[in-house]
Amino acid sequence: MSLRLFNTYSREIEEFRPIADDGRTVKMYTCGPTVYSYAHIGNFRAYLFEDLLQRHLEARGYGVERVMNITDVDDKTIRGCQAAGVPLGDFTEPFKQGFFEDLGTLRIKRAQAFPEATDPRQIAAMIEMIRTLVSRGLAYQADDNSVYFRIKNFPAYGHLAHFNLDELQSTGRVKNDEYEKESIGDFALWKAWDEADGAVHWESPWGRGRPGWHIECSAMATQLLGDQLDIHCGGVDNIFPHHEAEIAQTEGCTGKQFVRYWLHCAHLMVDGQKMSKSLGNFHTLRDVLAKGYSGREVRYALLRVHYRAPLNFTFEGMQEARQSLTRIDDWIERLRARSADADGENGERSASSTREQADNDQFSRAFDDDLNISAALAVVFENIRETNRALDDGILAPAGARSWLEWWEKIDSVLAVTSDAAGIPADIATLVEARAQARLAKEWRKSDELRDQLAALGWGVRDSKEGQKLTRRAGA
RNA sequence: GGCGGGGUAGCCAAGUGGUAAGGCAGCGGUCUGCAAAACCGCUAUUCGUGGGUUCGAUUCCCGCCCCCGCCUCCA
Repeated sequence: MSLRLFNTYSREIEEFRPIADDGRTVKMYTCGPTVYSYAHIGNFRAYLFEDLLQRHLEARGYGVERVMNITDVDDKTIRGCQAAGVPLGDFTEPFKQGFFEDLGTLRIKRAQAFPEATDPRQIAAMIEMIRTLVSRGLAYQADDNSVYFRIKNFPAYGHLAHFNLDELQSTGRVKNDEYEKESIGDFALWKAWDEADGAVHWESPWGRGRPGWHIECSAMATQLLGDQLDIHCGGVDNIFPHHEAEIAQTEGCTGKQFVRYWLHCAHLMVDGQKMSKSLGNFHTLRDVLAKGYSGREVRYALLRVHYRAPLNFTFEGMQEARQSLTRIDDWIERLRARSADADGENGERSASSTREQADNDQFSRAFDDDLNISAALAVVFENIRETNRALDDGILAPAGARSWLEWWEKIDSVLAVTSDAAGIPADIATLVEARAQARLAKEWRKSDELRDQLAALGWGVRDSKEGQKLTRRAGA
């Protein structure tokens, strides 16, 4: 079965076919962060969705070439650096670092390239594109010296968002004080310098200024991936105007279809509203970590809802994610223990161990269906229950356990949620040893107190025939 | 007003023209010194709402209601 994805452009589920001759290389561009502060987990929901997409494509044998831009110059970064009284680059640097740290925490695969808008080569590429657009009558310099895209000369403008440009209403979100523009819908390609920009400016054929927001993605994408991309992703709020503008700019220059599949993820909500910096209802990843949750728990919590459905963020949801992961952790632990058993190699035969291949297909097929994460997770949990049953019944051979662990490895190459918890800390081990002694002496009261103590420290302990088993219950 | 997304058990959430996956929480049982974990059983005669098509609709069609987003630099 083939991979099918919902294309915003057509508003339909389409079969995915990359443009490359080899049929295996996928060129993917993903809109990255504006580094004027730490990204919030709503931003990361988009990056996690893209990560899931990349990982599934790779699991399906595609080679993904991905680029993610870093917007390090815009109104907000300029305002921020001036408020801080430091050069633009000094202001954005910590947020760039923080962004990469957060990607690591959430186990998001790195793109091949993270081009920055202020990179001189990228600025040069943007200027070159603008020059081409001006020469073709698709852009003009207005009386305010800024250069604007002339949307009336690009009839396809509005097709991605399915907007009829005559019916647009201003929401007042952006000030419409640009009377110099020929048409209200024309957007800036190059913004002429003014005092508010301070030391932030570059030279161009139209005078000093800085690039508009949209042009950076067009320039970077074509510079690094070529004129035509397979996939371009972002949040739904990027559909208009950002991605619409990218199409106009890029196709205005190349004359070729810019992107084959446009994928957009729905918003992360808080209290029934979109999480956003301007509403002040956001959590950064750092905020959530500070409450004791781990990166993989956040990863799971943000992945477990389909990318095109709104996801309401709550700490109850975080708790649910933690519990679900604990179920997976315990299952893996049991499989590892069983796979290491020397006995039972012969004679025992598990029905479930032979279903590995089919189940793997079920999981992948769910993902093929426009990344149906819920159906995929259902496959995981159904298999967990079946394997646990076999373990309880003592009919899962060590070889069967190993084959299930191999199955999980494949699954986890996409989900990336396996615990990487290190060993047991010394202070915990001391308590466990003390409890073992108490239990030998049948001092149940003392044993129970130590169990409570361990629980308070985030370690679940349970007693089995082989002795105490420890599970980290929080974090990790 | 235009264009989209969503409304399925206490919560999260799949799904199909034939009578509702999975997770979390809860209850009962097996196991246990007691627990925990695991397993077994129970927990939506019902899928926002009113019509229509149909032998049969949560699923198809029409109308309506509610929530959320975008409508010119928000992922």
